[in-house]
This record gives sequence, C-alpha cells and structure tokens, in this order.
Amino acid sequence: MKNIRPRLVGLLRQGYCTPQIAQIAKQLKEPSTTIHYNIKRLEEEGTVRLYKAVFDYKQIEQGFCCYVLVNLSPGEYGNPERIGKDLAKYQEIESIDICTGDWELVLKVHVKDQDAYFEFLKNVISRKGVERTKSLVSFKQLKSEFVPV
Amino acid sequence: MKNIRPRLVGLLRQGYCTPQIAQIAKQLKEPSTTIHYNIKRLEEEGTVRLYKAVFDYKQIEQGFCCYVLVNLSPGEYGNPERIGKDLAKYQEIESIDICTGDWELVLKVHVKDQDAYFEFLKNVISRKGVERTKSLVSFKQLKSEFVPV
DNA sequence: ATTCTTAATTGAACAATATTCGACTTTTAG
DNA sequence: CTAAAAGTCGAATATTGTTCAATTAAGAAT
Repeated sequence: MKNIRPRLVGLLRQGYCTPQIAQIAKQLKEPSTTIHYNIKRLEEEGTVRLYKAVFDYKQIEQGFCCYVLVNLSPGEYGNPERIGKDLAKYQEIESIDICTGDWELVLKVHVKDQDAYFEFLKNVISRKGVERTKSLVSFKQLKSEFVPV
Repeated sequence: MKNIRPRLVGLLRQGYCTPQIAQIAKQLKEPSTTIHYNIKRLEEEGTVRLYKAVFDYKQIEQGFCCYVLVNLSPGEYGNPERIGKDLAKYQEIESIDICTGDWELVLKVHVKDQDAYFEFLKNVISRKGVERTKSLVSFKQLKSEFVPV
C-alpha cells in the first residue's frame, strides 16, 4: 500500500485540475476549439487563477469549521499583512482578510475537531502581535467555496 | 462575437473541471492507472465534491468582498436553515454558515463595488426574518478558497 | 502459519479529449 | 472605408483518460 490518498488530496487542494473543454462545448453548444480559445485567454489574462478540487471536509479530517476575528496589538496594528501572510501558509486556513471594523483580521479555519481547534488557536493563531481573538464556530455549513453543501 | 466568457465563467465557477491524472502521476512518480484508481475512489466515496476554477474576482466584476454577520428576528431565530438555504442560490455569496455566538448567520459576499454591495444588502440579504446585519469589509484578501492570493 | 477474500497496483490496448494549425469571419481603430 | 487585431471553427495530430486483465499486497478466519 502506497498511501496515495493524502498526497493526492494535497495536490488537488490547490491545483492539478483542468477544465473539461468537451463537456463545456457540449453544454454551451459551441465548437470545442472556440471554448479552448476562450479558456486559454482567461488563463493568460489571469482571470482564472487555477483549477482545484472541493472536498467534503468531514472526510479529510477537517470537519470543524470556525471564523476567527482577530485584534492585533497596538504595536502590530499598522502591519496586518505581515501576520496575515505568515498565517497564509497553514493549510487549515481557508481564507484571510484584512478588514474594517472592530477586528483587523478575519480568518476561516478548518480543523478536525474542537480539540484540534483549541490547539490550533493556541499554537498557531495566538502569537506576538495578536492581542485577542473571537471565535464564531460553524454549526452547519450551507454553502462553501461558492458551492451549496 | 458570441460572448462566450460569461457563460464559461458561470460553468467553471461550480464544476466542469477534472483532475490532471498524467500531471499528478508525474509529480507523485506513480503510474497513471494507480492515480486514476485512487481518484475514482475519492469521487465514489464523496470525498471530492467537485472540481472547479478559482478566479481573480476583480476581473469578473466581484472585486468587493465582505463578511456579513446576521441576526435573525425572534420569530426566525430557531430556523436559520430556511433563510440560509434561500440565500445560498445567489452566486454573489461565497459561503453561508450557521454559527454560535452573537450572530446566527455568517455570510461571505463578493460583488462589484461598494454601490453594488449596498444594493445587495438592501435587496437580497435584508428580508423578513433578518433583524440586523453587521458588515466587515475586506480591505485586502491574503488567502481565499485555501489559495494564497 | 495457511488459506481465502478483498483491496490496491500496474502495463497494454483502446477511447476520448485537448491542442495545433490554417482559413475564414467579425470587430475595432484610425 | 480600410487595415489590423481579435474571435470563430473544422480537420489533423498529440496527449490524456479509461478499461481490462493480470499481479501483488493486506486483512480475516480457521
């Protein structure tokens, strides 16, 4: 047994997919070469960033989902990008936004369960520059990544 | 001119993509039939929901991004699913979660600009059952859909 | 341990799809 | 109105996905 699954999931999370030109052509009732031409243009212009898989996160050990509202400490207040970009490398984090309002950063996090979340909050999110966090735990996801669940 | 682009974007947003078996096989240094077998299993088990494109949302008229914290009115308080599922059909909404804490629903919305957001908030999100909303406007996205920007 | 059953891996043959090319058409700018 | 650029599309080719059958590995039961 080669344990292909986790490596596969790792790649499909962030790319290694491609549009189905023939299927799209059929659906739109246009020649596949026309579809091909238009897709390449979208890619060259950077309109399409990449193609990737959307998972049932419960099945890949990421069934616990949570929004994290973050306050930065006065010293880091003017520099949310540094902390945000460093957090970006964690695959548990779906999104990071620098926001207006009462919190400087808004994160969306996926981990296995509540225990894993506690550890993640303690070990990864809490750090120098992060003053306070507020967690909004998702009971149920109705839509995610533009896809209704 | 056939105006292929918007129709194409519409399809690629929610599917019409597929994994690149040959590329994955090369990357993982495994035979492509082995990769094929493992991918089909992920699909059959429902671990992979679908394959889709991730866009530069500024380039598809959705450059304005915002989190919306929603309070439901007392009458709807016990039934966040009805409102959430109805909202799910709008393609401007990236995600909808039923949450713990001070707000029953958390939405993430992408529209063209601030004016469009005002209209969307007024015409779509505000409705019977929605008592109050709080908007956290994203100044800058550092990560989105698990992909660093 | 040994057998049996099921799951996983793999190469070869085949089917389907993507890509290139060139001709033609449409759009745009001056 | 004209020339250049962008878009459409069929035919040929290159690449990739899929099926199949054989082989190996893993797990369960006696």
